[in-house]
Amino acid sequence: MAKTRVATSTDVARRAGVSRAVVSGVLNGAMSTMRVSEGTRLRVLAAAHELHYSPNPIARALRRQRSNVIGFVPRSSRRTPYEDPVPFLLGVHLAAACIELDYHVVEATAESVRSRETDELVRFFLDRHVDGVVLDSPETTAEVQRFVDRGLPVVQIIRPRPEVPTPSIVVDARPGTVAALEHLIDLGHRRIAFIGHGGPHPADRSRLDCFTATLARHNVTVHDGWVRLTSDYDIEQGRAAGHTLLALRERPTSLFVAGDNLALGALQAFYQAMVRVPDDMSLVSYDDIFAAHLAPPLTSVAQPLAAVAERAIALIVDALDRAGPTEGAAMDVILPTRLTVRGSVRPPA
Amino acid sequence: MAKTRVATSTDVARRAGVSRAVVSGVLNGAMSTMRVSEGTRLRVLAAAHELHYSPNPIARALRRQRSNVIGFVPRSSRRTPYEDPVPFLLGVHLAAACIELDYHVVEATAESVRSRETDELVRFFLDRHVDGVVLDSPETTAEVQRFVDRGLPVVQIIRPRPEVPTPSIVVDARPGTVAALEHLIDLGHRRIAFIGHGGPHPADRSRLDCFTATLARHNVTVHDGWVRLTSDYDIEQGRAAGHTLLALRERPTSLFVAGDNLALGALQAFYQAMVRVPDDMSLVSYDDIFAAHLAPPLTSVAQPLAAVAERAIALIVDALDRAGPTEGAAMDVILPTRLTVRGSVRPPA
DNA sequence: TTGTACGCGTTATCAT
DNA sequence: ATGATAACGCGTACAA
Repeated sequence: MAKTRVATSTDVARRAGVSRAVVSGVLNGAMSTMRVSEGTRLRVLAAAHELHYSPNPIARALRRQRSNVIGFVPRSSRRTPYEDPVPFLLGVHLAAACIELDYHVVEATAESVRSRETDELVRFFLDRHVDGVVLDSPETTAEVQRFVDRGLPVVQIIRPRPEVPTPSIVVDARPGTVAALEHLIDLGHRRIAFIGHGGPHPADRSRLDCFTATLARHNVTVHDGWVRLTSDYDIEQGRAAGHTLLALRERPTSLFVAGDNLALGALQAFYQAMVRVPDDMSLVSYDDIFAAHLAPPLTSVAQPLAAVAERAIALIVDALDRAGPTEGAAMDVILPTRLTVRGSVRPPA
Repeated sequence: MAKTRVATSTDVARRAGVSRAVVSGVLNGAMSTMRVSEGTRLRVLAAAHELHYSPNPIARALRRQRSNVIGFVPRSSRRTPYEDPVPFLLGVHLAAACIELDYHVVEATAESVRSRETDELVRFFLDRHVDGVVLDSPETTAEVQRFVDRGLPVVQIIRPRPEVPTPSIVVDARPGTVAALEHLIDLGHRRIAFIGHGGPHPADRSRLDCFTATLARHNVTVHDGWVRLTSDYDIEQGRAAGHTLLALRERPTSLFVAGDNLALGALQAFYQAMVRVPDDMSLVSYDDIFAAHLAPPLTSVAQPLAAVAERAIALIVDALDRAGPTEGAAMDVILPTRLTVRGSVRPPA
């Protein structure tokens, strides 16, 4: 079967009896400076419609020097939805946000880029002629700077490096976390434990701070050993922390876990120890990515990852359309978390 | 910050003191018919290296009439990794397989394409100038035919329509499923139930057939009501089936569930009913996508989705490189499932 | 409104 | 045997 040729602007021009320039002008409407009479405008539109004409995005990209591709550097290059759900979901939502605007995402994954060294990343994206980049929790300030120096619109998300003035989009853990803890307190819990990341970045730190502050505000004492800090959001450490909590002489009646992965680990520990959720232990997780897809479904604090992705893409596309890079305009967007109540919480026995 | 210009073939040519044509010839090596002396070859290579030159993929795509983009029509357009894990994961693996070959995937999702009507899909991909398409379990023969008629390389995966002669890649449920059932039987189970999709397509049907055949071969009787058929792979129906099984007078001691989603639903039903897995009920799932990420981690039959994706991409890229469409060469690839043993099975009480 | 140059890599043709 | 020249793919933008 011969490859079917699709219509080009030449075809449309011929059919409408005008030049290709007019076709371009008409189809780009207000974007173009070209003035066209109403009559020919309609003829061109009709011809384009009849031929199912759509401008070749590749030719357009070449001419406009705009690939309509946006680069994404996830925080982790492990590409599995279940090991590392947050960066993974961000990638998914970025792709969804892009496609609506006729953009694409190219992601720096372990398979695609040789190493995560800054030089390699910059090269990788430059070679692909990306129009801008989204950096998820960049590891170093230098990395961000290198992209900015290249003149690319850059948006940092989740854990920005504020030293480099780029727009950033972050999540405010507090609203959802406060709601979660007050939910527990309202139901009568006074023995509330915490499992979370012990790192210094505000994105991680604020979950713990919020826990401490909210309990203090309600005069709830946190016993020794009820705060378990991990070095990462992974299942193993969640499981270990869960076992540790069960082994305590003073056992809590409820638990806030600062990540779905950690919560899954804790849940596995409880299951193995025959500690039922919520009968023997109430449990609230943070992320709400797969919290609903566990047995039992977990009450969880949802991060607005889809909104983060949309805003990130919108910022870059705006910068592109204004032809002004994102630097300087260090606009910071802060999006709130929200509590979703499911069946993993009940009053203490 | 001014946008940094990346080197073009003109820059390399100037630096090496040759024409752009030679640059192209040298960099495409064996691909090109051009003969170049060793000396200039090295000069060009050196110049390209010094300038960090990489051919502009957009210009190349325009000239070669190859976008390096492959279209993907997932079986379901619900784009969430936890509601519809199989089509979702296929998309992820396709993207991974593509990026290694410097291809991209564009996926027909609910957000990207107006409707799933065949006309819309074809238009969508034609407008994006895809080089080929991967169809996951196409709904109609006509849909496949339309793509073939357009002269695009087409590969069908998972549930192909054999009426249209395209290469296809399918999964053989049997090896893993037989292993799973014999695993149960070896441990002493004789009361084995089944939850699965009741549809007529071999991909679904074979899981049930394999269940029936394997039990028969081992002289294990299947009681009335122990085979629960659903109309889809979703959590709700899994949960309902789980509850139904528990309500039976003759309760099974073990259960094979033909999809992770269904298994999750069943697990939730068991959890709610205080039926412990594996203590009171052994459970094996099919898919092994998030089976390990449950409490308890489930023994599961893994589908080789990554391999399916790789083969699909490889078939299309091969067809492209040979400039021969995929039609006619109705090669069928069959990839085996494999059992992964975890902690959800134990001998009957 | 139209003609024309341009963006950049590739390839067929031509010159040495 | 080597390498240069020119045309091409397709849409866009500016001068005419």
